[in-house]
Parts: sequence; C-alpha cells; structure tokens
Amino acid sequence: MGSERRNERQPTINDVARVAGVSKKTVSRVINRSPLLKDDTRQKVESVIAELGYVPNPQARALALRRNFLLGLLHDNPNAQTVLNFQEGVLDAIRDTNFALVVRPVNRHSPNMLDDIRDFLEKQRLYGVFILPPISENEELAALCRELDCAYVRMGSTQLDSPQYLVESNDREIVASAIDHLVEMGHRRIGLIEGPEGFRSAFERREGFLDGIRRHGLEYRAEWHAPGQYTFDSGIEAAERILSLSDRPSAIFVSNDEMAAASMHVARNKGLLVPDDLSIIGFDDSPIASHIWPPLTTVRWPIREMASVAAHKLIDSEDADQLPSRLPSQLIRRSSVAPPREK
Amino acid sequence: MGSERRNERQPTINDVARVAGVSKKTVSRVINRSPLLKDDTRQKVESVIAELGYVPNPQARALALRRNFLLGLLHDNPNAQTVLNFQEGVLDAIRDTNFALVVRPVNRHSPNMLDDIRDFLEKQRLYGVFILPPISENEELAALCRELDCAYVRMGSTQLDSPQYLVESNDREIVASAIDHLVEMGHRRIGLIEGPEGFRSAFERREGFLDGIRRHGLEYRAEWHAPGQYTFDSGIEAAERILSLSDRPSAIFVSNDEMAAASMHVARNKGLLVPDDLSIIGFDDSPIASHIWPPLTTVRWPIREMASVAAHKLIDSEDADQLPSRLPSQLIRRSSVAPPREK
DNA sequence: CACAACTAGGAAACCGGTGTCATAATGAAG
DNA sequence: CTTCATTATGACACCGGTTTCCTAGTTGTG
Repeated sequence: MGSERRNERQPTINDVARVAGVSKKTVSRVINRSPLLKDDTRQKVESVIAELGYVPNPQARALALRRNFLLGLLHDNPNAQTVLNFQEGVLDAIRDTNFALVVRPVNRHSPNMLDDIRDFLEKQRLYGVFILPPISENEELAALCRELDCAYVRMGSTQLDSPQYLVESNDREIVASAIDHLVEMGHRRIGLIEGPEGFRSAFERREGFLDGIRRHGLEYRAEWHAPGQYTFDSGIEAAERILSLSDRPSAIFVSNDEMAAASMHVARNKGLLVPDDLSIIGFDDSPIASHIWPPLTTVRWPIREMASVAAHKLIDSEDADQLPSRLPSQLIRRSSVAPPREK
Repeated sequence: MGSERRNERQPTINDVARVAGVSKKTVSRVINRSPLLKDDTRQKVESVIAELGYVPNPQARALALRRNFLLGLLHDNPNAQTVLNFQEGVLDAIRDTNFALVVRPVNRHSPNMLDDIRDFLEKQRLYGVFILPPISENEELAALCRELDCAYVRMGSTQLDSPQYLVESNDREIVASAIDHLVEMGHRRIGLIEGPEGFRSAFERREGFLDGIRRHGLEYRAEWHAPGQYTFDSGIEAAERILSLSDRPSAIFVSNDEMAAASMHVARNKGLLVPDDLSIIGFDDSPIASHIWPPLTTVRWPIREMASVAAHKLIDSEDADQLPSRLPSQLIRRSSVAPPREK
C-alpha cells in the first residue's frame, strides 16, 4: 500500500496485451465487453488488467471515438442550493460511468455571454450540456448548441423545446394546488408577490395563481398583486406594499422563498402574526425556508431527480423520448399557513 | 450565421496545414506561440485558422502531451454558497486558459469515499484537484493524491500541508479580533457556540475565541460554552443551553452563521432583544446572515480569492511557492452587535 | 473428405495533436 | 563564390486507444 505506484508509468493497453499474450485489439474488446470472445481469453485478460491496475486513458478513448465523456453545466446562479443539488443529481446519474461534470458559471447580464459560451464549447468539445434557468430560456443559446453540434437539455418550468431536449417542472399546476390548499384552510382573500418579468418561471407561477383563484371564484385584486425580483430586498418592498393596505389579504403566495422570508419580516414589523394574521406560501424549498420562524410552507422542485433524468437524456439519448420530461413538484406543509382569523 | 457549421466536420490541424501550404508541425508552432517562426508564415497560418474557424482538439493535445487540462473539485457540501463561490473563483482564474473545472461532490460519511475518489481520479486522470474543507483535513485523501501523481491544493483554516499545497484563511486571528470588537463595545461576558469536534475550522475558531478573551483578561465560563454541529438544529440546542441560564452572557460568538441564525430564534423566543439584550457574531457570511433580522455581524472568508489563488497554484505550479497561502478574512459589521444594556 | 460458413483474434491504419531530428534556406565570414 | 553557422520548416514516429479488414481455426454439411 501507500505510494507504491508513484512515479511509475501508468500501464497502457499495450502493456496489458504484452503480458496477457494477446493483441491490443483483444484487450480493447474485453474493456468494451465485446460478445465474441472466448471465456478463457476474457478471463486471462481481465486478470492481467486487475494485476497491473490498468485503467484506460480517457483522452485516448475520446480521441479515437471522436467524442468525449464530459457533460457541461451552464448556469447563472439563481440559487446556490439549487445549483448544487443539480450537480449532485447529475452525479447520481453518472456515477459508475466514465462521464464527468464540468461546470461553467456564466453571467447573463454580460454582453458577451454567448461568445464566452461559444468559446467554452468549442474549446472543450463537450458531449453535451445542461442549461439551467433562467438562461435555459435563451433561444440564441439553444441555437448555439445546435450549431456546434453539442447535445443539450434545458431545464425549465414550461415547454421551451421538444421533450427530448427538456426537463421541466409543473410550476403552474402546483401553484394552483397551493391556492387550493389555502382555500381549504378557509382563505378567500389571497395576494401574490410575483417574480421578475421575463422569467418563464415567474410567468408560470403567476398563471398558476390565477388558475387557482379563478377555479374557486375568488376575487382578483390588483392591489394585492406586487412585482418582485426574486431577491430578499425586492420582497421587502413588495410585502410593504401589500401589507400596508388597510384592506389586506389573509394569505399571500410568494413566488420564491427569499421573498417569502422577506415578507415574514415585514409582517412581523407591522405586528402581524404569521400564520394567524397572515398565511404565507413560498416556492423553492430553499434552506432559508426551514430556517426562518415559523418554518415556511413552500413548493419543492424535485431538482435532484430532474438532474438525473436530464443526465440520462444526454447520455442515453436514443431512449431520451421515453424518459419523462415533466417531474412533479410537491407542496411542503410547514407552519406558515393556518386558517384565517375570524373577523 | 445560424447553423452554418452544422454537420460539417470540425477542421483539423491537417486542414489548416493543407490550406496554408505548410506542415502541421508549423501550425502547431503557431498555436503554441513558438518564437522561431517567420512573421509572414505566422500571419498566413493565423489567417487560415481564423478563416476556417479552427480550434485545436483538446483530447488530442491531452494525449500527445500526456496531461490534460482538467481541474477537479472534491467537496462535501458544507455550505452551498461557499462551494459555488469557490467554483466561481476557480473560473475567474482559468477563464482564457484551456482548463476546465470538473466537480465531484463526495460523502465523507460513506465508508468508500476514498475508493470513490480513487476511481474518479484514475478514470479522469485530472491535472490537479482542489480539496475543500472538511475533507481537506483528511490525510489519507492527500496521500491518495500523491500516490496517483495528481497535483492538489487543500483549502483550510490552518496549516495542513506545505504552503505549496495549501490555501488557508486566518480563522484564529479573525475570531480573536471579533472578540476585540465585542470588548470595544463594552462586553465582558462572552459565550461561545463551537463547531463539531474533528473539524479543524471549529478548533481554530475556538482557539481564536480563547485568545480573544485571554488577552482582555475576561472570565472563561464553561457553562457559556456549548458544542454545536454547524447545523441550524444543533444551534437551537446550544443556544437554549446558554440562554436559559439566569446568569447568561451579554454576547456570544457562534462558529457559523446557521447556528447564529438559530441562536437569534432562541433569543427571540425567550424575549431577548438582539442586539440590545444579546449581541451575536457569526462566521461565514452566508446568505442567511443578511436575510435574518437583525442582519448578522459575521466573518467573511475570502473564498473567491482563495479559489483563484488555489487555481494558480495548480496551474502555474513552478511559482506556487511565491503565491500567498494565507488570505485574510474580514469582519462584516451589521446590526447584531451593540453595547450591552446597563444593569 | 472437401468445402462452405462461421468464429475468434490479429495487423495495420487512424483519431489529431506534439516531440525529435534532419534538412532547406538564409546570412556572415573568408 | 565557397564554406560554415544559424534559423525556419518539414518528415516521421508517437501518445493510447478504436476501427476496418483479413486470416486462421473450428464446426457443420453433402
């Protein structure tokens, strides 16, 4: 044990072939599980492989096969926990394969984001890439991937592309059912803090909210509907606007957890008790949701599972269309929702 | 524009050589900026490269050079934001190089973590790896890297290895100066919530605390010192213990922000006002620190800069010893510290 | 027993770069 | 105008795998 192999050359396929007394093509057949090999040949080669500790050189394979085994992750950090969970989901899927995951944070506000990505894809010649929201909504980026013959999967909250290239969540439906939950608890006066314009997820969540209140015949009130930017600060502002009204809602759906946490602060500062005076539902199940008081009822995106499915779509692309494209989110019930107080 | 290059073969060095009317070795010299080339030859080749949109194949280069351009990140997710900031710091350093960053989350509680990592390193033949705390403290892991001839840099809070292989922060000193800050505000009764046993960072932060109270001649009280696990829940428990005392401290240093946020909840539940009745200082400057109320005074690890330095240590290893190994953290003063109330 | 049909394994070219070494072109010196 | 030193370029092998194609060996059939 220890550093026995230090400074020794890694054994190559030629070494294995020589020791086993076969040609290197035969060794290659063993590695690639070719069926037309006699069992004793296979076993002999396998034992030599084990003895020498031979591991195929991935770069040589990549060269010969004209494709490598690198998957890329393009993202613009909407939420650190989400990105990291995504990475772990991909790793779940590629563990025990030869694939590896290369990360590439980008800046969607930079004018040369596309050039940066082009440069990255050309230099690395990736097998395929995952594109996380919000940049998954960028059509020019998808076009770039197609141009460079780089497989891709877009993660999103709604149909952006054909199912083969997409893994999405059901934001609209789950938000509508979050509204159902509020109505079941007795709420009929429900407000909305929305995500930033231009974000598909913000749009879907708003539509889900509207679906929800429509199907229960609730009143839509423009003054209970405030825009936000998915940031804590924008949440403060939006909540201030809604909760300062004398005629305020008894519950609000907030389009992400950061803004929901901000809303709780505003409520507390105004002397409102959550959930007694105000029920709040967030979205994302980010760590903050369980670290604030009261713990936030929120929607959990099955990000890790989505990542695994996305990885399979890239790797086993022949049966990509048989994999699901839409994974269900889940309402996590904690303590920020209660029946409204009697008036 | 558009998908012009779709389905066309990527041009190779041979194509460039043929079109430019030179040998492929000459093209190779142009790419590698060899000094012994006539200017007009270089320009001619460069114009052909631009015209054809030639980009060298990284796998072929890797094979010929017997080394690739992949850096790996081994981590066990102590904090999503930290990991992501680290990734961005590395990207800052490798932008405009041919390097890419491969991520590998691992599980330090798994009995086969080392085997997993061995498998990963052998399969990918990385140029080098970054090891994040807490697994950067694992000596077997460092030994494994040496055995496999894989360069590495360990990130940490104290001397784990020779400077060439290390980038560290000054946890001990900065915590001591955080105590200075409390003392300047008038506190003399200061408690400690500690990190988990076995974590080097927890040890360093505790020592910094002790240094701090010693140099101001403050009383050390075992009952004001509670163990934690760096988790929110363990922070609740630890804070309960300290804040239930009738003779409790007027300030506490908490070894990370999650536990500091938990301490705030406990304080609030006990009717203690932060910072008036209790001052709190955290550590990490994680997002939660600015999203709780009052915003938390905490210590910011220069993680992004540390990542960049670490990347340079791996890539430009010849002058690795000239790069700094220790980067200073910074006390971020927000609103969770105030002078103690008069008694 | 001769001849196909099929099977297992090998030889050589190839993937797209880089290293080594030889050689052609250039310039300086005699 | 040779001759030698110096510089710029090319030919060819090589990195470590895979693919193509071919041969030798085995089995089945008339």
